[in-house]
Order: sequence, then structure tokens, then C-alpha cells
Amino acid sequence: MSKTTREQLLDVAERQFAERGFYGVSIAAVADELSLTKQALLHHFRTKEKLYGSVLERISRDYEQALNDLSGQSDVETAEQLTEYLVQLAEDACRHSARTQLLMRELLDNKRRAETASTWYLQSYLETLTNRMGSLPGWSKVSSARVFARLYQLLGAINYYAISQPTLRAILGAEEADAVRSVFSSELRALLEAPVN
Amino acid sequence: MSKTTREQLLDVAERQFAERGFYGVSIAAVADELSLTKQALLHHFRTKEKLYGSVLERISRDYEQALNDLSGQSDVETAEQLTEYLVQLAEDACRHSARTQLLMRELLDNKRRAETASTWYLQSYLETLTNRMGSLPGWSKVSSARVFARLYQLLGAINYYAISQPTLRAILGAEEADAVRSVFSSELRALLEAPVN
DNA sequence: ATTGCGACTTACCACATGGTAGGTTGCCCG
DNA sequence: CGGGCAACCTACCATGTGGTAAGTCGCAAT
Repeated sequence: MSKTTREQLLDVAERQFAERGFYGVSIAAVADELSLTKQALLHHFRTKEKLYGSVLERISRDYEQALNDLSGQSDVETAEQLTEYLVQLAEDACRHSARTQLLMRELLDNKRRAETASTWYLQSYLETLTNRMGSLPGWSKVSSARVFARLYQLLGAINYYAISQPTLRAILGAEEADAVRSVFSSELRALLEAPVN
Repeated sequence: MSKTTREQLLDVAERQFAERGFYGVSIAAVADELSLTKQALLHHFRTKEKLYGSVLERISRDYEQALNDLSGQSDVETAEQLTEYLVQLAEDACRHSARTQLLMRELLDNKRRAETASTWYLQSYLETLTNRMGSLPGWSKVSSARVFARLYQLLGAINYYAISQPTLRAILGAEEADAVRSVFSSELRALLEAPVN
């Protein structure tokens, strides 16, 4: 049993939106990649915006589930667990670079697309992570703003690095880029363990 | 003496490209904002690509100059100087958020626009900064890959945070967002001073 | 005065885009 | 067998796009 047409369309759309952005993609181009007409696509998603929204929705579902998996793991949260989660996140962000790119674009666009659907997933995601981090031994007495600042710096480092991968490979060359990648996780740990200022 | 039309066009184009990306902007919209026709714009920049290229060129010139200012300052580089430079960079990135956004978009797009003009400014910029950091006392015995990884994480934290500003304000509310911003620099310092792993 | 030129304009065009309207086909269910 | 419906299709359209062609206007140099 193969994927449904709808899912295949979402796959292609996700990749194309990630590569060229909302305005850079035509629904005809998405449909064409599956040898369909754009009307077939419009049959599944009534408008281009709906298609884009569905792509985003699917991603946010996946993210939320990953977060739930983390939440469900245990009550006694240790620094190691959070660290490992973020290290894992970094690797996923690089592996699924299309998604990372798409979300980065969404972050850039959402001043325009304001309010509507931009906040949704980030909201609870950031909330949960901040709470987790704030309840760690070293962070319990720190202001929430400071916890959040540190967390966001880590997320920034991770996501920015993930989307930079192709560029870095071009700038540094393959071997040096791989060398960087292999030490990235351990440097990430160093940042996590850095004392509060 | 006011700005030339050409410069005004570049200003508007820079802002619009930053907000909506290359494909999201029409040259007519740029010209319209100055009450000109799109043909007036095409008179100054022969094509849309040329306009975009000119915007990028102007930005990269400014960045290079800022870097030169850093280079010229002194030979005995101290950790404090680099730290202050990065803190300054973070504040500039937030202040000139349009530029930061545009460069982020360029980073996302340059797999497509491959090779041509994407590397240019980043190349020397990263090179210089890496060398600076690598020659600091604490980093002199560390592999270049590790130096680079740490540096790139810091740049990621800075740039990601800068472009997130409007979203964060929406998610956290103005007062909490301001609170985060006021501790951001000091947390950035903490990351810089974190020991190597 | 005339020429030349930079800075614009209106008129126009080929083309791609998102979307509508109205089929056709094949399958499942009664 | 027949109705309904999902999943496509062809045909068409209004709009917006980047870009060309050709002209106007003011001004500075000869």
C-alpha cells in the first residue's frame, strides 16, 4: 500500500515551499512533479493557501508529538535528558533540513501573515521547553526571561546551523564541514552547561 | 541634499525583499511606494535580478566595512573585544532587522541561486572572525573546526533571535519580550565564556 | 540655438499564475 | 442494474508579472 495522492502532494509541496518559499512555488509545479494537473491538486486542497496551511499543519503535528514523547518520558527531569533532547533536535533539524527551512521561512513571513496561524505550534513548544529548563537544578532560581533567552539562543544556534548546511559545505569544503558537524554536538553541550551570568 | 532616486529605490526594495522575499515582491510595488512607475525602476536597474543584486551588494559593502573597522582596531586582540563586537552585532542585527531578515532569506535561497553570489560576503567575514577567535588565549589549542562550530552557534543565536523579534513579541507579549531582550546580551556573554568541551 | 542625455512617462505584450466550470471515468453500495 | 461520489481531466478566464518600445521633458554643454 503506497501513500495516498494527498500525502504525496504534501511531500512535494513541503519540499518545494522549503526550497523556494510560498511565492516561489506554483501549484502547477507541485502537481507536475507527480504528473498531475494543477486541478487535481486543487481538488485535494481548495486553494494554494490551504495547501500551504496543510503542510504546516502536518509539520506541527509531528513536532508536538515529538514533544509529547519527551514530556511522557519521566517526571524527574534531569539536565542530561534536556541536553540529549536538544542534541537530538539538532540532528533532526539537519536531517530534515527541508522542514527546518520551511519553519525558518514561516518565521520570516509571519509578520505579514500576522497572527493567524503563525504562533500556534511555537507557543506551546516554547512554553514546555522553557518550563522544563526552568525546573532544572541550576536554573530554578533564575528569572524566566533569562531561562527563555538562553533556551532561544540554543534553538537559534541549532536551526541556523541546520539551514546553513549547504552554504557551509560550499564555503568550507566537504571535509571541513564534516569536521564541524562532528564536533557540533559537543559544543552544543558546552553551551548548555555554561553557567548563568 | 536628499537621497538620489536610485538610493531610495534600494531602500524600499531592501525592506520589501526582506519582508516578502524575492518572489513575493513585484518591481511595480517597489516603484509605487515612491510614486514612480515600474519603468522608472527598470531604468535604474535593468532587471529585477539586478535590483536584488544591487541591494545585496550594498549590504555586503556595509558589512565588510564594519569588519574592517574591527580588524583595524588593534593587534592585541582580547577576549573582551571579540565579545563586545558580538554583543554589538546582536544589537545591530535587531536594530536593522530588515537586513538580517534579507540575509537569512538569502541563506535559505542560495541552494537554488547556487554558487554565483551567495558566498561572497560570508566567506571572508567568517574567515576573519574564526581567525580572531582562534587566536584568543582560551582557544589557541583548539581545532579550527571546534572554533568554527562555537562561532557559528553564536552567530546563529544572534541572527535567529533578531529575526524572531516580531514573533516573540506576539507570543510572549511586549513586557516579557523586553525583559528577554534586556538579558540577552549578558546570556550571550555567558555562551562566549563557556569552556571548550 | 542645437545637440545629447539622464530621468522619467504611456502604451503595449507575452506569459504564468490561481481559480472556476463542467465534464469523464471508475468504483463502491444499495 | 443504477445512483452517487471521489478523483481526476480539458477548457477557459481574469489578473498580475517582468520586460520592450518609443516617446517627453528639462537641463547642461557646445
